[in-house]
This record gives sequence, structure tokens and C-alpha cells, in this order.
Amino acid sequence: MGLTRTEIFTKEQNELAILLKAMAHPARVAILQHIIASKTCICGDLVDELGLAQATISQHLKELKNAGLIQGTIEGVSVCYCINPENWEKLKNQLNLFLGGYVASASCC
Amino acid sequence: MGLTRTEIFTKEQNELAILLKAMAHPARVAILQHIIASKTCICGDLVDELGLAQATISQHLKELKNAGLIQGTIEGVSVCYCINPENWEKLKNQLNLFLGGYVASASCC
DNA sequence: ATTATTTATTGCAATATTACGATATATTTT
DNA sequence: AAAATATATCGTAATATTGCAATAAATAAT
Repeated sequence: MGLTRTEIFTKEQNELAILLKAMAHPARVAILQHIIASKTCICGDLVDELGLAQATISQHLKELKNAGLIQGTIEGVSVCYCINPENWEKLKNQLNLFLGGYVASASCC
Repeated sequence: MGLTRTEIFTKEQNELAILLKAMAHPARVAILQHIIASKTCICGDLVDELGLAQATISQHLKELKNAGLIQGTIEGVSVCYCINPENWEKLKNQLNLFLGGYVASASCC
């Protein structure tokens, strides 16, 4: 086999898994942190910042964009990326619901 | 290549990515939700609940356990799983820091 | 128009993940 | 001790991910 059986899970479970997967790589965590830290669009300083090839970073950016976590606009010869505010908020809410659903009680195991 | 170059990222970035990856599958989201919803240990009703083979579920449980998100104790012939309270708290804090680091401002792109 | 600059895409090799049947292990019941 | 029950592990096939060199595409500067 080798392919996730998405059809047996709920839409919510699949969507959350997709968002988590988009962030589940140290390079993509680093990219997001860099975008957040710079507090504005970043235009092409990622290749110098991280130690990965340009093609690799472009690929990671594409995945983040596909997941809707970031957005980019062409700015002359370069492309500027920033967080997608709506989706970031949605993700925060979904994760808060998911993670906050657990309330530590008397340990059972 | 095909293997993540962890050495070029920080310990924090790698650890967060590992935790996110552990959750980044609909089956594992479903397993965690089921454990949380039942509010106590669950002992082997996952195979009936989800539509996956026993071997597959055992594998997913192992990954969640390796990541430290759940813990299990042998209870007679079956094994009971529950959330690992300390690590769950840690994950919540790390994610809040990460996700909360972004504050929506005047959109730039 | 040519050259430089920046990002995207393609192609490919190495590795990882997903799923499951078969089988092993471990405990309880008979 | 043998059978039943529950979980783990092994082996394997199918698919996905990661990384990069090479190349394409698109705009800016000369």
C-alpha cells in the first residue's frame, strides 16, 4: 500500500493532519519563524539564512503556500512572503481546540 | 538525497518538527482525539473504532509513544494508553509560543 | 537586445512513510 | 498444558518526501 486512507477519517481530522504535516519539517519551522520574526514580508533572504539549496527552499515555500500558511506576492524581480493571517488564526483555533481538549486528571496509566 | 539535514537547524526547530510530524497523520489525530474524549485510559478499542488493521494501529501507537505524546501500561492481556501529561503540556507551550509569535499587522503582501 | 538577478520547475537518487498479512509474544482462561 | 485474547514485530509492496543540480521563466539593469 503506502498511501494514507483518508476516506476513513473525518474532514476535520484530514485537514488538521495536512496543516500539521506542512509545518512538520525543521526547514519549514525555520522559514515560518523567520517570516514571523521579521514582522514583515521577506523577499529572498531565506537562501542566505538557511543552509539549503535554492531549489529546496523554493519547494518548501511551495508546500507552505499550498497549505495556506503563507502567501506571496511578486515584487519586481523577487517574491515576498508573509503569513496568511486568516489561515494562521484558523490553525491556532483548531490546535487550541485539539490540544486544549485534554485536561490532565488523576493519571490512569 | 532524501534525508532531512537536521544538523543545520536548531534543537528547538528539530524537536518541534518531530512532535508535529508525530501528529501529522489523520489516524494519529483520530487516536489522540479518541484517547482525549474517553477521558481515561483506553485499552484496545481502537481497532474496532478506526477502520485500520491491527498492525497498522499498533505502528501508529508506537510512533505516538516514541514522540512522548502518549504512554501505555500493560493491563493484564491488553495495553492501556493515555496522554502523557507533562509532554502534552510542553507541546502546548511550545506551539503557543510558535503560533502566538505572529501578530497580524497591516498586511504587507 | 544582452546580461544579471531572482524564483520556479524538472528530473532523479536516496530515504521515509503507510498499510497489511503473517507471525511472534505475553497473559488469562479453561 | 492447551486454547483464547490482545498487542507487537517482521517483511514487503506501494507511495511520498527530501535534497540538489540543471534548467527554465520572468523582470530589471545596462
